[in-house]
Amino acid sequence: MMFSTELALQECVICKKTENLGFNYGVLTCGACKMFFHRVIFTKKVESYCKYNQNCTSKCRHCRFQRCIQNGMLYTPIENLLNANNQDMLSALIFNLSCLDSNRRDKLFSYHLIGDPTIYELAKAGSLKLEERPADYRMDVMEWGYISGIISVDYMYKLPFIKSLEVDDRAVIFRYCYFYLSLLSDSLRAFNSKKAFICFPDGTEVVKLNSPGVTKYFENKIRCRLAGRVNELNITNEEISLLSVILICNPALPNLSSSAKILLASYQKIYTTALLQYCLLTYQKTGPSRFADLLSLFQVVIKTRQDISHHFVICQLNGPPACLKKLFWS
Amino acid sequence: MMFSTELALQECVICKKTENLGFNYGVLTCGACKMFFHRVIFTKKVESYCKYNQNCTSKCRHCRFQRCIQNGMLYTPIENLLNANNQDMLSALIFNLSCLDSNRRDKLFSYHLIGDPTIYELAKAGSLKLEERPADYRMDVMEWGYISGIISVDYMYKLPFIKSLEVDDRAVIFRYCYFYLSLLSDSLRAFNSKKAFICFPDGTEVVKLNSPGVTKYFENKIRCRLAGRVNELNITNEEISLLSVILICNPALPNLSSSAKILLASYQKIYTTALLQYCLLTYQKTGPSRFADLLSLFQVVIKTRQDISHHFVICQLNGPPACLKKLFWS
DNA sequence: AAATAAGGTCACCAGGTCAC
DNA sequence: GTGACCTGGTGACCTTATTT
Repeated sequence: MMFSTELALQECVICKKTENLGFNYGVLTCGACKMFFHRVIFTKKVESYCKYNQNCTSKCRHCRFQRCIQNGMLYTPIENLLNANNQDMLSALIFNLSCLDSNRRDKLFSYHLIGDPTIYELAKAGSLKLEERPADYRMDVMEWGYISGIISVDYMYKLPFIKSLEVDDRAVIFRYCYFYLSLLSDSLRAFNSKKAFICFPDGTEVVKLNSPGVTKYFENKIRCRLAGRVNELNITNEEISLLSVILICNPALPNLSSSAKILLASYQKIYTTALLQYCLLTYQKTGPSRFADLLSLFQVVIKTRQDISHHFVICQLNGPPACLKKLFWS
Repeated sequence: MMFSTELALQECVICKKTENLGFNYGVLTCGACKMFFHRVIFTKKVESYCKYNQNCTSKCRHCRFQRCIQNGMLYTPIENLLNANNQDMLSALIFNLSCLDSNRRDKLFSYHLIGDPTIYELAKAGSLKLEERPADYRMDVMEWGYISGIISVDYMYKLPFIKSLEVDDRAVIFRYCYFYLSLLSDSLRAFNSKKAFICFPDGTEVVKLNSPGVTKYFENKIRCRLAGRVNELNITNEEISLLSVILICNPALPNLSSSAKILLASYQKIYTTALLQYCLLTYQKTGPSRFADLLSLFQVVIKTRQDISHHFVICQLNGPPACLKKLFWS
């Protein structure tokens, strides 16, 4: 929009070429990179690693596709996903989302964002410039919480419709979603590593255990409620991917502008339809109930967040005050 | 570019056939010659001389391959050269480049270009029409300098990506590189003939010795600095081949268009990776430092060119004015 | 009507195969 | 060894749908 008059001065964010530009899949790219992205998500033929090993040229398909994901290219199916003919659209969408997730997973291990930004500052920035964590970076509960929150924000920025919102609307969404998204991703990690409780990648607990003033039972509820439910459900990566996007597309959030509400509602429709269709295809007759079970996970996530906040407040009252990043209270 | 619309009217530059044409390895050829070239550079099975001696038929593999090289067919590896599986790509590339070098060596002995073209005219020409030197052709420093410069330009024209550039960009590259390329090739010749100084093939010095106004020490520095370093390093033909191409792929040259910069940067990456991989394979543990040593040769080459220019200016001031070909000042 | 971003088509080139 | 033929990825160019 703001670009359209200056298109000639811009370049493809994937390959830096300046000819044949346009907004394709939400990102300013050349026609060649548009076709490349389309082909990859519809045929899924892309190497899962970089053959070039750090010394990559523009010809490497893996890295070219990583740049597409990193820059937020996202396929949005427009036709009715419930139509059986459109199954390849559904799988293209799911593949695309699962790439976002693996991008997110990679970053959680080794990236961070310097500083202590407020939510509004994050929303105003337009995108995040994450950096690699130094090798000796000391991680604790607070740092893990901060970094997973930041990476959830980075994740939301990968959705073109989030970028197209006004700053105020984006701030509302970020504030509401960052914690839930982190929890969803924590729960998938717990399931994949066959753990009955959620924790950070290095094993750090999500709350400080044995804190004064809280019962063991309460701490265990925080650690296990969500992981237990996810394990019961035998959740898939694809389901968590779709649930994450659906969570973000919540037009019912307070203080959203009416245009944002309309936009989010339309995307919510697309992604809930996609999840339903995924359930119908994967679970056949039990698809509808599966769909309901998955959506009910939101309640568990919300409850877990409440408990973690609660736990933190109790710790603050009973122990030495901790320094809290602005992300958590701005 | 200009060919694509008239492909039907064209012919294979190797064998003159008109069917099954395409731009293969940067040159308009038929499919058969494409396969022939590919086979030769990947298996290196080609006679080093022409069995038919001047009376060659189209069946001679040696002469067919010479036509491929002469017309600028060049293999460009796109996969990862650092991958051990792709070692045959590296050796194909190196073999291809060494053929360019030997083509260049042959021409230096017996070819020339009539006239006194400017750099821009050379860049605009699209290719050079070299001719055999008459048997009684008198060679002196100036003539040798001119001819090696011209042959360096001819060498650059053998690289398809140079041909694909705009005239202005090509002129920038020619102006910057022709002298350095000649010096690199002079230094290899010095090493191969076990000389401690650089000189032209017939023994002519690269600068007029005992010129008034310059010290013996300065003249000796010009003659020996580069040759000395190359002898110290025990340089190989392959290394000079790769260094020559890397020198040409310099996206940092002033006044290049942005598209030329992008193009050159991508080729620079390919060829520096190839050189690094060559060093790692050939020198094992000392490969990385060898790589650094080789790249540092550029500094010696640059210094030598400066000194030669300097020397020439001093001679001009102190002696009778020499007639200078436009190549050197256009 | 004009502009935009989807998707479709097809000629193109690198490389592989195989009968000759 | 040769070259016709095939394959897979590519990108210029075209059509279509939608918005303004």
